[in-house]
Amino acid sequence: MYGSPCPHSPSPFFFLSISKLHILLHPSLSLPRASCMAQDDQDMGLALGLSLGSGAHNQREPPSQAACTLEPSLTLSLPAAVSDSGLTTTTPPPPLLVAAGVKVKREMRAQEEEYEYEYERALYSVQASSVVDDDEGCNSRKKLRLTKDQSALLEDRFKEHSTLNPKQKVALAKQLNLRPRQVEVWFQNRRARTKLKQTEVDCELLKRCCETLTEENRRLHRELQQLRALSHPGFFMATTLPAATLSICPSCERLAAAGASPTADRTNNVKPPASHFFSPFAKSAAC
DNA sequence: GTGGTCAACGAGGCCG
DNA sequence: CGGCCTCGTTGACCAC
Repeated sequence: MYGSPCPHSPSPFFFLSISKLHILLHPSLSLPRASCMAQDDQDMGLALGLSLGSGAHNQREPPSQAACTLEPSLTLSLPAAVSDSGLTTTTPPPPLLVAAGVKVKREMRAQEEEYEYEYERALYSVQASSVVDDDEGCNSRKKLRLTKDQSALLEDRFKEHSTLNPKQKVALAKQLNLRPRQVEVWFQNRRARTKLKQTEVDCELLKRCCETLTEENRRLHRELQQLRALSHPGFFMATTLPAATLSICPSCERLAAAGASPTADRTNNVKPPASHFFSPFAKSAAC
């Protein structure tokens, strides 16, 4: 399995070792990461912990004291219409309105954009004010490592639903102090990992099935040769013919060579009935 | 230095 | 046509 491409998987990343798969299945096995984030779910504000950094901080290392003490003063208000459960606290539009669905959708999009804007603004203010950053600026792609708590909550939500609607996405992003886009990307990547894992399982199953069938095929061939030897002592032709050219006549249950001349019966000077020469693919119509 | 992991991105397809 | 998805890839980060 690990040395050849799988016939039903075009992915180049298909063949992973079991140990890697284990890590895939159990993200909690990853190294503990320092969490310096505010976890107050009741607070509508966005507390800016280390996880909000652009990647300049290595989150697998303990947070610096300066960064932690900076945190409490950096809060901002989120759109009040967004609750933790993902439901809006504003009065929903009348259901009979034709454009109600569109309106709600646009409101959600607006909330998401507003949240993104506030997030970016807060992030920028942190970077511009006091948090130590490198000289590469904000444009370079930085690697963000989610904290253990963030990953755990995301995993929990993924177990409930592998996809998120916009409300859930915004609410979860707020709860995790992440951008909705980050939550969206995490779910996309998580679905991809799930699919990859399932493909591996399926391929392993097929491999075992193939091995079982191969062994069964060998066993049946041996059994067939033994039966030939018992029922036709001295009849060597049948045992020397390739197995693919042999078939069992469904009516008399005797061996016949598909497409071959009636050599066997000629040895006894008995012309076999025409029905004994049949294709192995048309056994039902043979006799 | 190298390989693995994973957040993030872009392309392209599907759907309401 | 916008939004969301999958797929393939990139790049940062880490362990060895």
